[in-house]
Amino acid sequence: MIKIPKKNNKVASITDVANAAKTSISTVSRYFNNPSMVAPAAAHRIARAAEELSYVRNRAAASTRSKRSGTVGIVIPTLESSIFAEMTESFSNRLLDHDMTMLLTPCLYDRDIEARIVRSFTEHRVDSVVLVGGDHNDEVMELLDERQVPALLVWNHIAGHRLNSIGVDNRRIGRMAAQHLVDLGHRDIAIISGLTDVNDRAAGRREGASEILASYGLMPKPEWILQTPYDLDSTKSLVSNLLLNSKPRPTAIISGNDIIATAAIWAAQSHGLSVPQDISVIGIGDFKGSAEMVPALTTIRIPARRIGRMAADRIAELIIGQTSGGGVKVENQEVEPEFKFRHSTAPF
Amino acid sequence: MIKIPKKNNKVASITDVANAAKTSISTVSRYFNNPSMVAPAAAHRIARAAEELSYVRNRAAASTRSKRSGTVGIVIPTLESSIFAEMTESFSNRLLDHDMTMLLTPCLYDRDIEARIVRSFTEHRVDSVVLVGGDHNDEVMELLDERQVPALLVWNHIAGHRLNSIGVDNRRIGRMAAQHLVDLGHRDIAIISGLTDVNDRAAGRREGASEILASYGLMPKPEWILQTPYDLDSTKSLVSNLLLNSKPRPTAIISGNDIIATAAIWAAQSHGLSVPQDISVIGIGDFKGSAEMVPALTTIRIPARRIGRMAADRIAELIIGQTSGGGVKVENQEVEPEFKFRHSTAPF
DNA sequence: ATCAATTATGCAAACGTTTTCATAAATGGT
DNA sequence: ACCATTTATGAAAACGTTTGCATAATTGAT
Repeated sequence: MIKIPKKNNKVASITDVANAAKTSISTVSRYFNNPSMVAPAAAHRIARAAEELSYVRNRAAASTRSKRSGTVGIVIPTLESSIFAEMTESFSNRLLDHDMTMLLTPCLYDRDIEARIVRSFTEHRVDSVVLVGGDHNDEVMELLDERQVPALLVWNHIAGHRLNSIGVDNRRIGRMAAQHLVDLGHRDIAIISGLTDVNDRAAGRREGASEILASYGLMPKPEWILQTPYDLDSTKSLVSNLLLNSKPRPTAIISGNDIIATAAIWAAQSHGLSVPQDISVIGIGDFKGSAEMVPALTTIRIPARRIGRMAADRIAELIIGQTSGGGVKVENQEVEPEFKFRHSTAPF
Repeated sequence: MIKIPKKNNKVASITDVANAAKTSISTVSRYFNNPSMVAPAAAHRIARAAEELSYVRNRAAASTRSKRSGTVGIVIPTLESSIFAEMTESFSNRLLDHDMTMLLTPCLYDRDIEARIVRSFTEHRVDSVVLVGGDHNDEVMELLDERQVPALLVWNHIAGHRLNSIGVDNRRIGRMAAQHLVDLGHRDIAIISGLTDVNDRAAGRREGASEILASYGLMPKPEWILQTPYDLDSTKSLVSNLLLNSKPRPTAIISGNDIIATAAIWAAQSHGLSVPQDISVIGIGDFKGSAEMVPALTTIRIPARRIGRMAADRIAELIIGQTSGGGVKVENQEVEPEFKFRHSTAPF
């Protein structure tokens, strides 16, 4: 029918290509890794042979000798809430430009699962590991350390961490959100954060918000400082309860992220309250849809795509830096959040 | 016998472990891959040595001989719209149970990028490839074929495809959505689908909907059959236009997925229309948040998590089936969509 | 205690690359 | 036409595993 099957239903190896191109495997290897090193004539023969045999190089095998697998492992808390999806996507795209492939696994906000995943990544000899936030199992840190896997922390800016980090200052974001509401004249403000014990971002934001509120003597009573998983479902009912059971209702809510803010708005709406007339809600993140929803969400934008791109570029640096022997210095880069005043907050 | 203490600043290899455990590398290898084959005493020594040297096995190297990398590549259209996030997440989790790792790359609905990614996957010698939908470059198909990579198509059920598929029948879903609106008494119905030329799911759904509408003599005029990327932003303005410029407005909209439906609802709301009093909107997918939004979205649920789990299990089968020589037969599994009647649709 | 069967081990040959080193071929300056 | 470079090539030694095969050690049945 179609093609001449090579030898015995086995796929072509570099040796087959070398033979077909009447050259040595070294040259073929160089052709793929460093084309400029091979003479045009040979290059042409190799290209033809590779095409002919539909040769696909084996990066896994290559990595045994070269120590570079061309893969980067990233573990994120979850894919679901779309929080990290944007970042991950732009990270992956940018990685493609560096000819690397992403191993991605969600850890569901569980540090032990995260550790297991990182271990698995090291078994696959990823060239680098990307983690979200700054809180990780000791095991993870040891592993990365022992094996000298260049690692990068994203999402949080963590001054002074021994690992590179690229991200925002969550306390600062919390302060910005609180300040906005205070400036609008609100005095009865509730804080609904993410789960602060498994999520240092959530913790930072809450602290920042509390700090500002406290400084104005507006610290919410304990019942108004709530935590919830980043989940529309449970947040919506949490906020419903808050709204129903508060004697005087809060006039504003600081939400740990846009998911929580969205759920809060829907909770309010489903009780006949309108936002922002009856209650103001501010989010954090500026996720997909936050600008389009009705009312459009006031929020502090975290430039997720930019973080993703920066991370990919930094990874590339770390990796070449490492192999070229020169230690790459640790850099903690803060990226600027951006305040987006839209329609879910209004003066009290 | 010279004792080689683990060469300096290099990570321990299987040989180091074997030496430390006073046994051979074969036994160490077996200990990790097939523990039952090694005697308790040896196993214990190996465990200790491995621990001592903080040995991490090298799966990349292993794959050169064993032909199994323990990785599965999946390419999805996008991570952003959360459409596939749920599926991917449950897929990844389930894969973990099978001791495999996921290589994930979004292709942004671009078939050429998809092809490039699949090629990269084959270079990394993934054990299997998962693709979304049934429309793919010839190059992709050839590659998978030549290299005999077991592949799986998800999201669509594609009867008679030569590759395994697990998913829903999109025409049927389209029919269900249309039927619902017709049953409610609507006669002026618009269809807003995804981009049918790059997305066979979108095409199938639209066809199904048209089919039903046509059978009732309710085929929308061309201006009411629209396409849009799965994007809140552009969909919202598309629907705004539709709503503003239609002499008599449609009383109902069939949306290609929940993103479009959500955008449609927001568009309506931002023009002071209320859903479902003024206009009914039905979605497809039942994504995160669809049940919580106000009004809760009537939609046809696609069981994404289940598809993800099934896919992972099927992959595991395909892989063991392949190595054990016995060909695994192609199976196309349809998963049942589920109609969710909520509050975004009402009788006309 | 013996032999047969089982179970556990080790040796050495793959696996498909990269890379070091030596050498052959081309180039350039005189 | 010559030597000195530079450039391109090939041989062979890694890389860290798995696995087929042979053998040693243990067990079980007499």
